[in-house]
Amino acid sequence: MLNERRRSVLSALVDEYVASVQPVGSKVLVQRYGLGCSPATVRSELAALEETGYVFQPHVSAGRIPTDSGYRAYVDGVVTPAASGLAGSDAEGVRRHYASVERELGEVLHETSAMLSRLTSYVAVVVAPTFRRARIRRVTLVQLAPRRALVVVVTDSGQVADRAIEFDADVTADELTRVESYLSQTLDGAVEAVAESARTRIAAMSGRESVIALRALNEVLDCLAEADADRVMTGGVPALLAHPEFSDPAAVRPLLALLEDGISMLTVISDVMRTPDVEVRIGHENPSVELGHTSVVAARYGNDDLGGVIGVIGPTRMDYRRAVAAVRTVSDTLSDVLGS
Amino acid sequence: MLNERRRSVLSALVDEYVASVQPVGSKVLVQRYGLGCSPATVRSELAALEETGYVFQPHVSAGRIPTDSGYRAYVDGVVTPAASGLAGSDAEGVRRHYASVERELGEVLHETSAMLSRLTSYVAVVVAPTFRRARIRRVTLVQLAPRRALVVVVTDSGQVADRAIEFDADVTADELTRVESYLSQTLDGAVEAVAESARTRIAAMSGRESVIALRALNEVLDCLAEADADRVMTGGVPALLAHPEFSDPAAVRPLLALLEDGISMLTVISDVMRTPDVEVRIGHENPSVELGHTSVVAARYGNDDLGGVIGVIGPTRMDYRRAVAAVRTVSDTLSDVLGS
DNA sequence: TCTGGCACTCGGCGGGTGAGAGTGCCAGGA
DNA sequence: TCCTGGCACTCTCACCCGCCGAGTGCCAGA
Repeated sequence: MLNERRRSVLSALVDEYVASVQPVGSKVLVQRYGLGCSPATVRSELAALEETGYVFQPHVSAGRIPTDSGYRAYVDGVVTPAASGLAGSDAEGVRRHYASVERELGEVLHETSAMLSRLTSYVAVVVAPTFRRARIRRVTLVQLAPRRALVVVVTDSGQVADRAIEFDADVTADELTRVESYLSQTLDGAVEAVAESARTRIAAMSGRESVIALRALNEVLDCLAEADADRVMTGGVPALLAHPEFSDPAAVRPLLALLEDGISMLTVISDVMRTPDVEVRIGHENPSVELGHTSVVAARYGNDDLGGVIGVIGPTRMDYRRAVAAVRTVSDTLSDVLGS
Repeated sequence: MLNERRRSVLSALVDEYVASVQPVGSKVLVQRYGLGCSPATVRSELAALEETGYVFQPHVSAGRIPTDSGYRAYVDGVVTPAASGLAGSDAEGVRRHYASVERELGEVLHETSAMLSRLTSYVAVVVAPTFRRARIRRVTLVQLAPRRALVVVVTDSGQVADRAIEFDADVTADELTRVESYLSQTLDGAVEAVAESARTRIAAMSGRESVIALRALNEVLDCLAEADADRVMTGGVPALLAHPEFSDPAAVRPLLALLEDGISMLTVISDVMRTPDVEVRIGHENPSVELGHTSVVAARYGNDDLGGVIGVIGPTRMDYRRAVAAVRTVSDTLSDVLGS
């Protein structure tokens, strides 16, 4: 389908268009990319690429612009085969940056988002590890009022989730203390497996304290599940606005709305968890219409026990080479940092 | 300085300009605002207002646009004297909304931000209560690795802060447990007062556990102080982009950058804590240049023990009446919710 | 199969023009 | 003394038009 020359014409065209944001003509391709043939020849190749749907002309006397399929062919044919991380100084910068950051999970991820957006000039998205796989290490109940308490859950990965509980009747400090130590002992293990069985066990018991324990346990499970909305953090929106495709506010609004809504963002990006390598989704390949004119480059980080997804979102006219390299380097380095 | 008629001309002009986003001429003012005089008279009033610096003409044959001082006079003379909250249905909506929300602080504040931006179509900013005034209710130490632990602090207002600690040498579970119960008992009280004295007391002690305790205490104080960066949450950026003054990305970028940076945002908005009523800051009245073309309407909520600031940020061409009413109603209602 | 040449097609830009909106000023009237 | 209608003036904006240039497709020849 794509012979050697046609592929290099496409590659050159994408590179040029990404850099210039202008429809690309046959002349500049020959002049700047050493294709070893005349403009007329390139024109016939361009006509063929247009036939295949890889490029299009905004109007008849204009140069060509890559389509989503064109970018796809470019990524599959040019970027992915030469897969690599960031070059020396940038990679070094990433590693040094992590070395200088305090080791609290939330802070590390926040820094990660800032770094990714700085490296790429696109919006960075970081999905914190899900709580589902983590093991509960401690359950704390703190009484705030006669009928109110706060349940705080700490996992072995250092994640913390909390939730307020309202009881139907007053509870005593003693009761809470006993329930707390009971739950802490009982729930020491993987959340999904252990907690569910504990729930049925407690439900079978009777007495005031088992009611409190059941209530607290439900909230624990609930807040672990619902903490998902807060798992997404984004950064670098101002940088994104510098790109000409986002100079029209109408083009940016749906994207910003998506970014503000943690849950939607999560559904959009988190299926990357299933693929092992960096994933590139171009324009309409994205599941949501809001991302129809943007590309997402994402990868998972960490391991099965403690891992999430990082990625960048930018215009389809994206520097895929750099974006892929940055996401790969950052996710690898982050995995190392978390693993130790 | 401002006689009756001149004031009502200014008021009408601001109202009209806010609605139409067009320079306002003498004719429409007379036609739509029942000023009871002819356009020629209004023109002389407008000339006087221009003399005083309350309005200006973008060019000689155009209508007038309010200046920052003009908005200031409008707010002081028209909005503030008739101070009131939102009208019936909106106010009812706010109250009902809070009634249906789970009572965890973070969630309540998040909802507050969403509601404020929905009510006003401007960006909402919510500053969570500072930890400084709250009393520590519980300190938890969870061991994550031989030399690593997580310290979790819960205050009586239901706020939770956490921080990872790295020790110089391995610590045992027993040591951590003893330090934990020691700290929990010692630190039961107001943070600033008690914790500082505890620090000197512990520093004077000797032995392994006092070293651990001192380390943990330092982290507790530190993370209570540093949690400030996470105290700011924003919402409604997409809505803001709908306003014509933000159709130019260059105008939005600095604002978005400010919003992304929690600390800067905090310094910009948190001095509202000192004023009891709704505060309006118009254009250049704002301390930061990024907000030079925007207005901030903010108020504190809660009480001395548990309170913060909420506000909206929009163009100086703002519906001040509605913004002030919305901020007032929401902060009052939020105060009620938190007080109970 | 590639290349140079040629006619053709549009989009964008600069300049000119006319309509419209709004003003300031002035003289006359309550 | 203050208000009003009338009038001449100014300036922007939207529109139109024509030119320039970039880039194409096609074709004949190497």
